[in-house]
Amino acid sequence: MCSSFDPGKCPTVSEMLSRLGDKWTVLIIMVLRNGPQRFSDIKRTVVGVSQRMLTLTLRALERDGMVRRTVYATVPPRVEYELTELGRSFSEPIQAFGGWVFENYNQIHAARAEFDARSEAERGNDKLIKIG
Amino acid sequence: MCSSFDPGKCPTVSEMLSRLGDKWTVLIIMVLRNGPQRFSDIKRTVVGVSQRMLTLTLRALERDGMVRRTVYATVPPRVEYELTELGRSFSEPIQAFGGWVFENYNQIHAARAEFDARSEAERGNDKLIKIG
DNA sequence: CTGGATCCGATTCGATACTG
DNA sequence: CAGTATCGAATCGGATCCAG
Repeated sequence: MCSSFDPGKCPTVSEMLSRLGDKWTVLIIMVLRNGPQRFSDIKRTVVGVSQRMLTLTLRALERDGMVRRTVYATVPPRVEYELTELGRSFSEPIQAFGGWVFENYNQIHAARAEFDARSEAERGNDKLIKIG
Repeated sequence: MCSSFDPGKCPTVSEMLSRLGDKWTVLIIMVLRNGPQRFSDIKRTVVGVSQRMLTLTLRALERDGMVRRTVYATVPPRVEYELTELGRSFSEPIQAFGGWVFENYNQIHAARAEFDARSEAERGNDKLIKIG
């Protein structure tokens, strides 16, 4: 058990944070919010994901209890993935975070533009100094 | 501008998510919540961070408008970092996420234990089948 | 003290080929 | 259809050295 939710004190928190950071986890969770999906459906919906990464990501989510995997003994095989209750709950703070970024989109990009302009200017000054 | 906060439709959202995923950003933000800090203070507090990564992470946060960097023209130089209003606001959904993990810590670890036991059992069965 | 530059090992991930 | 196995390219990050 961890003493607090400080990522520095709770490895699990930082693990889950880096989960969020990988390219596919969040996308897949969002897709699964629409209900159970087959492997190939997810692959089709999450544009650009490779078979390998889809498998690995789903496995990790399954291991953490976020996703339930159901195999139907048909031929060809049919495997369905769906969010567990835990997984659905997990998706809430993620949505909240996405919402925050969306709301503050303009401020972030304004800050970047200003920072980049400033850097550009400094490089320009350096040039002048060196030339002069 | 993005059409929604779906990471698939808004590159900025996925950028910020992968920020969370890197090893240091969240730790540094949490440290800065305690007020302005000097470079070496942060380095001392965030155990294990290299000079390089601290610099890079702070630069990225500064560029996004989360952190303000103030240089005092003393010798030796003194540089202070502090959260901006945007940065402080940014830390809220992060805290919320950390809180969620903390609250659901037990469920996550229970799921992992079960998953690992199951995998272990399957490997065991495979062995028996192969041997038998 | 702050932080830029470089080198290099480790990890990540996509592409490809193969299996039940 | 739903994976597993393997390989190579790219990226990441720590260690080290240097500078204002």
